[in-house]
Amino acid sequence: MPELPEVETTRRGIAPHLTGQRVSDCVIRQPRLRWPIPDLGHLRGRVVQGVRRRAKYLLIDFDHGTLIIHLGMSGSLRVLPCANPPRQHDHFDLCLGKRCLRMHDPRRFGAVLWTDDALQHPRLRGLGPEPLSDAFNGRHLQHHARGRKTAIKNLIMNGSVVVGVGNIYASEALFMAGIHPQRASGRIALPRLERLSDTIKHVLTHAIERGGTTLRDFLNESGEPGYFAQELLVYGRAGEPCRQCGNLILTRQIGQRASAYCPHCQH
DNA sequence: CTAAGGACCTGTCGGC
DNA sequence: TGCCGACAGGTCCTTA
Repeated sequence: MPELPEVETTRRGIAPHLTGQRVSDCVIRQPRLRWPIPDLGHLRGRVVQGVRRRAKYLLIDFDHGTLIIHLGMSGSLRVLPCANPPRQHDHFDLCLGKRCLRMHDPRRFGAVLWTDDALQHPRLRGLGPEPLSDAFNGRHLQHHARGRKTAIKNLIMNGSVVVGVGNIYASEALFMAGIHPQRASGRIALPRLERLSDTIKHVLTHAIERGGTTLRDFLNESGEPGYFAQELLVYGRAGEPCRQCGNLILTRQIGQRASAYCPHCQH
């Protein structure tokens, strides 16, 4: 479900409900996620200092460490009354008085981890720059692209190059930059890589403004959908006409993922 | 080091 | 109506 805009939408939604609040309880119903949810009894009585995001990880800070949450493919977080009955696949509640942060994840690719130093955690250490930071630009892409034959779409979806770019926004950004998703990374000149870093920033920023992309089940912390889906140019549009030239959008497998593109507009 | 492929899960949808 | 395969927003790990 979530790429960076959906995770950021979730962060903005939950932060005001958590920051400054004291944890009253922590209920683990289904510990089985990508890794088992650790014991979180030590959170009882602790106060949430803030909610950050790094890549697609949400970081809930306490004074003695950080709760790391990843939503995987199908995870979501809601803020709701503790008394609301849990549904199937509701994995855990972080209770803050009468309300709780509740994690739901049918496919169980998500994760809940505890660390005393978030940025040094093995899952976060070694990640590339944030796509919306100045550190991510055409030169950065060029540095990683040089000499590599891997498809450019794989390169921008590689978290050690740049974080937060998943299948939807990689497809959209490549279309907007006019670059074929299969193109060998090392054979793209700097101006086009600069264009690509710009379109990545643009599409992510715009999607965040629209509350993310709801394809089938992404809902924000209040249960509302995002509105970026109606602005998608290629993702999920195979067989439909390109909005720019009218040719049919095609799809092909790149790095195990379906990739939609316009054969006329992208080279 | 790069690149490719499988693995981990459940739910939904389309075709027969 | 029911069954069965294909497919889905993401990493992580092993193998070559």
